[in-house]
Amino acid sequence: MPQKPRTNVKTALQRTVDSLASLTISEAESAVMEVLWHRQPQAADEIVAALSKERDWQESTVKTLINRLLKKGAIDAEQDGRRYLYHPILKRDVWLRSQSTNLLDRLFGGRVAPLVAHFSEHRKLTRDDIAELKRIVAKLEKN
Amino acid sequence: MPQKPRTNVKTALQRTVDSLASLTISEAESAVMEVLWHRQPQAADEIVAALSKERDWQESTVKTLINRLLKKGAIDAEQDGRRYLYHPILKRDVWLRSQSTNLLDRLFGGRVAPLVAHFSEHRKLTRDDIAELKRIVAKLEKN
DNA sequence: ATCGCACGATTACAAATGTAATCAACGCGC
DNA sequence: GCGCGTTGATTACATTTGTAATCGTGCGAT
Repeated sequence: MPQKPRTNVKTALQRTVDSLASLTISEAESAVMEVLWHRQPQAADEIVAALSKERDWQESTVKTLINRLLKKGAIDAEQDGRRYLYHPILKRDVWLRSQSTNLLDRLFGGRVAPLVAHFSEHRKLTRDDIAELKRIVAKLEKN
Repeated sequence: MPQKPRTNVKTALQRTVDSLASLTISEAESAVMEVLWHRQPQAADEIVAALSKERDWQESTVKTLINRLLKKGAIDAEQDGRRYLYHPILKRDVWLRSQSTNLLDRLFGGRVAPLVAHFSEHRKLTRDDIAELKRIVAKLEKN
């Protein structure tokens, strides 16, 4: 029995990944994402409450940001009675990577070492940081 | 003989540093800065030429960016006959630090180690990168 | 059945940003 | 001396972002 013809799954997935990777989240929007990454799903008023601790935003400001994120496809909404519960679609991981890769590429030629060197010169690295780095490097060497 | 009364130099310097640190340079503007950081001073047409290799910008676009940087105080201009030669005022170092500190603070709780860990999971670190990191860590430990 | 309120949706608006075209002045070659 | 081209200055305009206010609608209490 011939398999059902199907569009190439890999390609479709890749499209999704690409579109998520290229999703551009503004600074303000990322604050909303962080709240949802921390706990999900959450209703609008919960998000507002969570954000009220760090940002001096009106409720409607947060609503706007939620809507922009919906439009961008970074989050989605599940109906829950009269209201919605919001889930992140964009994964924090993916976003983190794109953000840091972007910075590294633009400022440090894509290499991690120069960034670390930069901080070792300009920013106090604590004893703990150094120990942690040592651990990481040791582990990397083993593989 | 009493010293000439003077305004507090330290404070004035600090003001300057602060203002430079808080200077906000857009992505497009930073491309112009990179050109000037690479070689300085340069005339507008040299900057245009240098940028033509990486960006598909019209001459007037670059001129606009140069003007915005002047207005922001990130660069200055020295007259040279009929034209100007531009110098960076904002130091690459300072900018680099502010950019990377910002990213680290927002995404990794201000710690370098988690960023490195992130890359060690998600991005191939080459043998060389690892060796380099090891060197850096070793040197850090010595102090 | 009605009124108010809780929520999401729509509209608002200034500033920053990306990307240019056009204007104006002035020195150089003819 | 004069027109032209080079170069900086001014103006333009759409989009994104920050930050809200207002609108519309349907559920729940009375």
